[in-house]
Amino acid sequence: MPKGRVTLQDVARLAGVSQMTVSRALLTGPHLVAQSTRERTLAAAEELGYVPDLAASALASRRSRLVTALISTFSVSIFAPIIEALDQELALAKLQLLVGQTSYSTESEAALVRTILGRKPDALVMTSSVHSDETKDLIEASGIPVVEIWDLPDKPFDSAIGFRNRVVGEIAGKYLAERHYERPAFVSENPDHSQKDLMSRRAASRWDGFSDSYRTMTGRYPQHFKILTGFDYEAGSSAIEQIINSNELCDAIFFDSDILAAGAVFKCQELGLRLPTDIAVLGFGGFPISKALYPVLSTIEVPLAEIGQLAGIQLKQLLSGNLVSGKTVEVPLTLRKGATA
Amino acid sequence: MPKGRVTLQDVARLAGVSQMTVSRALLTGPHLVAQSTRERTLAAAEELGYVPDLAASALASRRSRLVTALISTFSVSIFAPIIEALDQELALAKLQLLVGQTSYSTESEAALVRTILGRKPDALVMTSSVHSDETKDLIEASGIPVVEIWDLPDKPFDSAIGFRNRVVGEIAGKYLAERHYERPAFVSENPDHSQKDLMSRRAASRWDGFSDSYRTMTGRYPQHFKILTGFDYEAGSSAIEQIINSNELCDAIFFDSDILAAGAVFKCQELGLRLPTDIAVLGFGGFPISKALYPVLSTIEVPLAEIGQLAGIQLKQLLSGNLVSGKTVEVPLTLRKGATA
DNA sequence: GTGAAAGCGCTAACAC
DNA sequence: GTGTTAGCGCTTTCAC
Repeated sequence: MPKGRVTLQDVARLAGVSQMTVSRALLTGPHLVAQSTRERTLAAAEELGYVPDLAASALASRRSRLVTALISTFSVSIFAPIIEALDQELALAKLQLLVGQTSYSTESEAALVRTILGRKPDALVMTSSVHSDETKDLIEASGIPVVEIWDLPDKPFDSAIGFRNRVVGEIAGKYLAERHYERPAFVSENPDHSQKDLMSRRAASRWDGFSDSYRTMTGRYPQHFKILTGFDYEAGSSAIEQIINSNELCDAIFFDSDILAAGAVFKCQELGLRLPTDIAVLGFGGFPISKALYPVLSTIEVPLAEIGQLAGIQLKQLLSGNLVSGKTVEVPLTLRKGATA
Repeated sequence: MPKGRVTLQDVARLAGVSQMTVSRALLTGPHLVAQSTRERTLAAAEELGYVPDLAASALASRRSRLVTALISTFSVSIFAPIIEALDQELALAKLQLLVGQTSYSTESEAALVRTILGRKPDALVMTSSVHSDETKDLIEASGIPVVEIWDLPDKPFDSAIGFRNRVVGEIAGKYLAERHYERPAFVSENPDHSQKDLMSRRAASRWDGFSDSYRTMTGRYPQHFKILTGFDYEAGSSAIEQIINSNELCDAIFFDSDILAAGAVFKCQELGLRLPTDIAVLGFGGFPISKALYPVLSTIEVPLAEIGQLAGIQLKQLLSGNLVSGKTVEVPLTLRKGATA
């Protein structure tokens, strides 16, 4: 029995074969080894409790079998279902997902990314809109395949999977026009103070789609355009307060996040406003709360798990060399009518 | 300019020093190198865009600077704030968090854990109640320090940070007794079908605390004890339906998750039940929705971020050898009165 | 304060 | 099918 960690060497000795045979039988290519040898090897590994050292494997093979997802924070509701689906998909190919949180990190984003690139991930998954130039340069220099998820960027690094911000607005504007709301407002989340420009570009695209489609159908412009600084329930509540206090006429609000919309619904209940007659609320995302809420939230549903799964599938193709690069996939958005708009 | 990846070797050549000096200046110990040498080295690294290979570092030093968190799924609301705080704390010590999802994995849990241990993490963070014996053996054999979070296990691997299930129930029972509810019920979440025994042990402890404290104060037993199979809003809603349909008298329900409680509140609104007069609802967790909801949810607040932070701090101590082992920390639970009970 | 040599545990490339 | 050799890019150890 070997002392500290059990290595290939130890297994090889016990099985009476060479290190290389053990490596093949257990790790790189079981089919390259004769049945009987494989069995003996497996038995030896089992007996010793052998756990392969993936760091050594990564170093020797230049393949880490690690895929990194760069997210702003674990607490943003969109990530859980996407990451979950992505991880499941990657697990099928024995790829391990490493999640890196950029926003609330004490290091600068670039430093974090540098650390993460130091693990030599085989690929990167990230959202488009939240990265500094230094970060982008680092990523580009690394040459690692990138898949961007959520809203589709104007110029993707490489592959991208998600929806167009303009379409988000269009669906909302069209729906509110069809339902004959006369003075609809658009209220947008803003998850990141430090990235005002990029966030407002995202919000601007959504607003463009919203106002264009509403105007096309009604001949009139929507009424409001507010950017919030938060993205939690509280921000949605305070939007309702602001709109009520402003005395501006407004009969419907499109929030570009179900969390904001839910906060708004709670505040309406508190104020005794009836939905949708006093005010209508339309959300975005199709998060679990949109279905659970009473009244059920009208929302634009994003296929979250599908985004994660497609990202995983695309990654695997990129890594196996079956796909060269640069594929952009647009997933469908569907309006799901509830009782709030 | 070197061709592919830039290595220590390349930086050393450019700076006119040995590999070893670069390693010290950049990675292991800047203070061991003369000021001027360090500056030259840093400049050379910068110029070449050097990114250290952490896999090689891990192999040579036997320290991966990787901490693995084993969670059941990203979608369980308790994890986001805990993981977020943990990651922040670890980042301070240049430790990278690797999150592994056990539940919905296509591999068996043990296989996943084996893969993860193959990355040779310096430490493990996990919840106590969801692991197979094979998993436990693997972890024990690895000799890696473990910190268990959330509810405190009867016999911890090593360190543990969280609260006692019995206390959860006691606080709830005491509160409902104080508020003079006469027929309180306890409804428990059950996140994991495959672990019925362990989950029911958790639920049983909570129930024991609940019924004991209620009985001590009132001389009567609580009325119901239901285990749900889910842990989402829908499960909370259906609990309300079941209780109403059963025609049993019940004037208050303690749900051991705010998500269940919120689902219950929504269902009450739908049915036109007034809270807390027709029925009172008490939650557990202190999740964001408990504050946002109208009416505001009465709940037992768990210091989530504190758990994550303490776990991080304890890990760092374990890794630096300042702490030998086996410390259990109990965090405070506080009842936060809202308008539902 | 700095460097040379050896090796961490694995795999690529080639032999047989 | 299996074994041999030569590294992967770092850090350890020990010498200077």
